[in-house]
Amino acid sequence: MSSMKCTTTLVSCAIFQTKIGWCAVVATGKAVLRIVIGFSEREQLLKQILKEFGSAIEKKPARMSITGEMKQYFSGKEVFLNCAMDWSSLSPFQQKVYKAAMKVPYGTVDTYGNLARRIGCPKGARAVGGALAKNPFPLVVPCHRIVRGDGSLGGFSARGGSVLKKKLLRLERVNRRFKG
DNA sequence: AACCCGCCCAACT
DNA sequence: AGTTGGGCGGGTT
Repeated sequence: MSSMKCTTTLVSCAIFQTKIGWCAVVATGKAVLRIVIGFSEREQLLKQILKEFGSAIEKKPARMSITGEMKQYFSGKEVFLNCAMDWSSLSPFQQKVYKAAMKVPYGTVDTYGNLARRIGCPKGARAVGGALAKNPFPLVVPCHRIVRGDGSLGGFSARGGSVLKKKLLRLERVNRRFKG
């Protein structure tokens, strides 16, 4: 259990509905702590956030530019999603993986194995998958663009699973069809 | 240190 | 399409 940032820093939360379900951005004044996507029920999303951040959550929603960019993204526009993120609790390996994943362009896919090779860990495909499974910043760190080397889709740990992964790739007009 | 697990992969059957 | 053993990072005893 990693120690969470439960100091007196106020943590705000924006919740909004999209075509792929209820989403949320949790942030301090300085950086985004967590992005949550794909909940069909607002109530469940709230529950999840409360579980992760407890009562540190500020009730009133903050306006954050990333939420606007996400809405653009869901409308089908090709946007490069980026924001200030708090990576302080991430392992060096996770940071390397996420940095590499962010270089995979909109509308394209790459494989876990390639990503592993790119960060100098040629046999670490599975470890890369493990790191992406813990991705606190879905969409901004586009782990949905990473698929398996055998031509199948691969997993997706966010709410909605691989069904959502496929939806996101279709939204980005990735035309490839996946085995499975 | 040892043990498990996972968004994997290549090489099989 | 399904199985197997290897490989790697991380978390848990």
